[in-house]
Amino acid sequence: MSIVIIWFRRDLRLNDNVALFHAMADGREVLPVFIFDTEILQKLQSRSDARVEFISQALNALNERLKRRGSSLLIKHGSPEKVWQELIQSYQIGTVYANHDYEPYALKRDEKVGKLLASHDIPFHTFKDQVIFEKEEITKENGTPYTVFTPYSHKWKSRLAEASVKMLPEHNKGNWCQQNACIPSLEEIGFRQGGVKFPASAVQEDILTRYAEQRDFPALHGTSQLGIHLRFGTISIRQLLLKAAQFSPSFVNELIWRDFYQMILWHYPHVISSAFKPAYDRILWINNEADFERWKAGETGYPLVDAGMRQLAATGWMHNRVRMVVASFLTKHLLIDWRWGETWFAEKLLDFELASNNGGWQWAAGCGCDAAPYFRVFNPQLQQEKFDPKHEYILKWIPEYGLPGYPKPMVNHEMARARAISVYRNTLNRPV
DNA sequence: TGAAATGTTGGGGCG
DNA sequence: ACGCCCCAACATTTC
Repeated sequence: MSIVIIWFRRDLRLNDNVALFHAMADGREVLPVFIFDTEILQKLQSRSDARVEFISQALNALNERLKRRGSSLLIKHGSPEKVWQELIQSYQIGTVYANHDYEPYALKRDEKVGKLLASHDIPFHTFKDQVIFEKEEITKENGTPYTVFTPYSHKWKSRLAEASVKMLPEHNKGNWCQQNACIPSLEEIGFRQGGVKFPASAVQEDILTRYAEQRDFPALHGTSQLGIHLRFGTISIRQLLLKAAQFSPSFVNELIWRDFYQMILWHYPHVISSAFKPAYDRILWINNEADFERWKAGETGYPLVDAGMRQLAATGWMHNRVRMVVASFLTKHLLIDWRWGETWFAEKLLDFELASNNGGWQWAAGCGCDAAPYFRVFNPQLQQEKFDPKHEYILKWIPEYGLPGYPKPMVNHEMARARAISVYRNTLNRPV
């Protein structure tokens, strides 16, 4: 008698999980599998990467719930193709169920695994789960993709009205494989505990209710902090959308941005290594390494920039308003290539999401789709006065703020602004 | 999901 | 009552 496998990847939950729902509906015994992908883990800079720790915790939580059903997660460590070769040898696999994963690496991985499974006549069924609408569901009338957010969001909302998004019920015919597998510790897969505190996965209605008024003030707890849970699927996007639709139209907009950037990355994968607008690849960045180090360390002398960079280093998270300010500062004031900043965020952010991070950086640098115009330069001092007028956020992250030890601004704002505008303008006006 | 420069308007002081 | 200046407040344009 064959079994079916639910392959967990970035959907680490039992509730409202589309692939899992279909696996449970299959009728055969369901074996839950997770693979620690060595091809991804090898590339991580630190052996105490908090994201690996988060996954480890999420797997343990998942396993506790499975134990109550007499089952447990089967966790493998290796390259996915090799692991699947082993699984095919060890089990009589009827079908494999998984949710769509849209990043370029994941697409290649799933293509290879799909071919391997097909060569053993094992169907590989995959489903939409981590977005509300996939790339082909929101297009212009002629079928081409949107590259501007506002019309995209209008179409998205009209589709939503037709679609009636619902959460899936738990499948009561479920038939888990009864087993008691061991979960490897962090150390067993080559990592250490870092002791990071992760935000809760609960959707807080009071946060959503006040989101529009409070979201821009970094001293407040005004944002959801759910990015990491969306990244690893410890919360369902449908569950979050239903709450957002009920309590906060502006938060719904943020979820639309998420689908938008996923769609952009799919249609225009060149954005991973170059500007969405090719002309911006000709900008002659200054790329001063010492300046970059000061930005990373939070020692630019601009308090809001420094507070944000220190918050990122200390917690793996930065308030969204401040992300825009530090990104504008790096690209415009220091004229450092946006990809340097993107890479630093990718290394440090717990909620790092390739599509959103890339989209956000290209937006700030002015080179992306529907980007800020190049002459839109944030004034870090004014941003501070508007969004942290009482220096609450700044003092939290810069204890020496106002004292002699705090550095003077590393560049003069008026000079840097004029310089950025002129470098951009000269680049864009120069014939190719 | 800007900021700065420039333009316009209107009230008040004053001769 | 009137013209003139100043300047804040707001609006528009420009980068």
